[in-house]
Amino acid sequence: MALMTIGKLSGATAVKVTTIRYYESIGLLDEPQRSASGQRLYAGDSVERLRFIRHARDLGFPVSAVRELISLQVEPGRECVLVDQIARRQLDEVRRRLTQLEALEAELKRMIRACEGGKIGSCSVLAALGQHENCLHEQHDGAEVLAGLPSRGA
Amino acid sequence: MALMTIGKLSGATAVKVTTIRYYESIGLLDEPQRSASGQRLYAGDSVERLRFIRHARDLGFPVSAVRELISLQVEPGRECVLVDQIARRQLDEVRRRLTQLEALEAELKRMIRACEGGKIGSCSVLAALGQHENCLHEQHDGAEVLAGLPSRGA
DNA sequence: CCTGCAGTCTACAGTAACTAGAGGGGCAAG
DNA sequence: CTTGCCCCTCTAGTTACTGTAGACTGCAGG
Repeated sequence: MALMTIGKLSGATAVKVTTIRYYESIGLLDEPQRSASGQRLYAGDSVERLRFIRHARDLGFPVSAVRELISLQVEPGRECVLVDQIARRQLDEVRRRLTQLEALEAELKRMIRACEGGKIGSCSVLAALGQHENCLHEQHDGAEVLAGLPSRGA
Repeated sequence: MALMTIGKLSGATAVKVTTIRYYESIGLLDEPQRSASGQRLYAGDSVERLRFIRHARDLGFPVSAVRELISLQVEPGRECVLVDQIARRQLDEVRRRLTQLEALEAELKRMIRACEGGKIGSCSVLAALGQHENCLHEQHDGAEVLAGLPSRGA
């Protein structure tokens, strides 16, 4: 099993075919060989490479960070500290988001507790939404915390 | 202070001018009056309305949900239960994300602990990224959990 | 009255990280 | 040889905005 088509690679890595092509287009994956008819043919190590990318993405590293990590892999001899820094930056982000999500959870719970049947006129969920400038508004930046909620993938 | 320009409204709500226009364009905000020269002029209650939208967004409600909530406000007499449902849906989302973020936090911490100086060759962060199909990959859907990390606003 | 500058207007393009679809060609089995 | 799945490129759509260009308005100082 020397070479595989994009579909096999997709199956082996659980990364969608279109996503693989996308990664290639943005330079995260090298351009593979092509068959005579133009189909992409991947060597076995592409599986590892793609899994690396996918796992880093799953961990929330933005593509730019993944790119950095790849370049660190490619040109070794640099300090592990750089990798560490990227990971720490990511951890900080994750923690920031955790904190905000916890606040949101608390507020949503409070809202729901307050809303126990009854008509809109007295619905405190809507009232709660109207008020509360104090709660999360110092940094009116919280929107992106949850932007993109609708889950699209499988 | 009967009518205010878009800049005043922006100042009063901490929502950017461009975002206000955007909300109008997608129908979240009604079209306001215009001055003779075409500038938007908002009445005082726009402040509350916009704050409502902003706060709902800060709580992570997608725009579609905010739209629902607004329509519930506009045509009262409906059951508070509907509002409650929207809030619960949102709470479920928040909890799902919390769980995933906690897993990510744990893994990042583990990675960083393992990486204590040393050269790339032996850097276990990179190694950790390459392996670990087991950890978060059942649902290869984790990517969006953290998509959009780079904070843009301020 | 003129000048300058901040504020406003529209419209379009760009962002992140993909996903989906159109419209076509390729390849192995029956 | 046809069926059916796989592959190709290219374009456009998604979410919730943000940024830019190029023009106009409104107000204060001199």
